[in-house]
Amino acid sequence: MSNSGSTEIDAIPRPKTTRAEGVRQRLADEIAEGLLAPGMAIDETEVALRFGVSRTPVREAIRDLAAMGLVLTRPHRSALVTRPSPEHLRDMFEVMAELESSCAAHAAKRMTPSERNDLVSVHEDMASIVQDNDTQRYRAVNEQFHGAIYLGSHNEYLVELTLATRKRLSPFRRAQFQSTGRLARSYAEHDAILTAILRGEADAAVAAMRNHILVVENTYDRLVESRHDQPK
Amino acid sequence: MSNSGSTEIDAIPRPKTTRAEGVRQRLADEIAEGLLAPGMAIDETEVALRFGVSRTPVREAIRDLAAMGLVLTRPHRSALVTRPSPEHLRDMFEVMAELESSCAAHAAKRMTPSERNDLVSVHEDMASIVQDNDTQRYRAVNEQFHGAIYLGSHNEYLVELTLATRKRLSPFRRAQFQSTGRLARSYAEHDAILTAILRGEADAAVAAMRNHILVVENTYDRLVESRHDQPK
DNA sequence: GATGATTTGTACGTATGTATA
DNA sequence: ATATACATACGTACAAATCAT
Repeated sequence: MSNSGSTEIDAIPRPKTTRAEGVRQRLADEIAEGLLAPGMAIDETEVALRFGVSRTPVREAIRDLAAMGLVLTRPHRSALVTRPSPEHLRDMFEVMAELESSCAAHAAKRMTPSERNDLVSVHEDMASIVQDNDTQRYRAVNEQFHGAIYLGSHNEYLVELTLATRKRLSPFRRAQFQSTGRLARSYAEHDAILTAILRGEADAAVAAMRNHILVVENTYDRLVESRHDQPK
Repeated sequence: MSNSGSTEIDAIPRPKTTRAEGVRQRLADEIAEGLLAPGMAIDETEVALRFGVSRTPVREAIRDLAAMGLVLTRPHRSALVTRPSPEHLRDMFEVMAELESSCAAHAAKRMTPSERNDLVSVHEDMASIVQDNDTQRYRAVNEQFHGAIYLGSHNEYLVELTLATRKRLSPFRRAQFQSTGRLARSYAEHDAILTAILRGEADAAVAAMRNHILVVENTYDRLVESRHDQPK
């Protein structure tokens, strides 16, 4: 417990003390939910008026978002919501697959019995949700399932990178469960991951997770292709 | 025709350096070089005076550093140069090994002939530097060697994460080449990595790179232990 | 291509919260 | 415990750069 007050374990809600933090949260949400779509310019003054604060906290929030990769800033130009090229998006999914696989591998070796039980519970909860075809709830519990595996890796920094990448990809995974039958298949893939982790088989966990993530990418690709991309 | 007046070929559009950016660079350097040591508080006013700017760009720079993980900020408290716990440092090295290994694996499969030649050149340059035992130059060319492998992965996002992690660890790798004979051993390890990449053997490249990075961590550990850590 | 309008970048003053006597 | 000192958070004014006409 020698926590000499340096590295924090707070990936969990903080008291929204400062305005800049509040603005950052709201803007991040708007980006993740697609309200602020990729390519859009963010006007500092407009946001400041909209949120009832001055430009100062808005500027600080935008700077944070830029560091997270959610927006792109260039000197004296408005920040733009990041719109990765198809190649960059492919790169990000490739890395996401490796990060999540790494989490799964470590989890297979390091998860405590209690953590394993929790993971099983979450997975079992998903069964009925799949039956009901409740996309909303599935999305939420899916986050829990993956999050439990992240934590099971027992590597804080790996969790940090994985969550950051997940957030950055969120605008491009939003539609993933729209595909018919995707819920059931996702659940089956989770089952394979869970089994490998419970057996402590790191290699199998890696293979199952990699497959799971890359399927998500393919699902996204198909959705995008069917959309007749809007011009830049 | 009219190429904006300049006869120069526009290599890289030099981003007009804003003050906040300049301050960020300087502070990041001071942290990487240990001038601002882990645990130290950063006083906005002091930095502003020292760099001859107002507090505004300093605040923005500090916020960037916080997002990079180089400093820790809490509302209404001074930013502190990050001092990771030993566990967190271990986590970061573990992830660093995986990121660099991943770069090496992809590089083994994807590097172009020209990129392979460049990597060989860099490696050959290092030979004489090892002979001279020139730690300073070795450090610089070592960066080039690793950087060439990052780029060889042909995955921009992976490069981004790897560089970010490298920067974050830099305060804790500064002393790595102080250990006697470390240069020669580092060079030998590079040789194993290079051979694997040139042969296109991804698995061997992973193994060689992982070993190389974890050796760096161990070297650091020994140095720290021998230092009778100074109090907080 | 020049000029005015708009938006970002910086300085500085004040408010607010934290630490300390 | 209250008050005081001090550093950060925020708002506002102005300068500088970009863009639009």
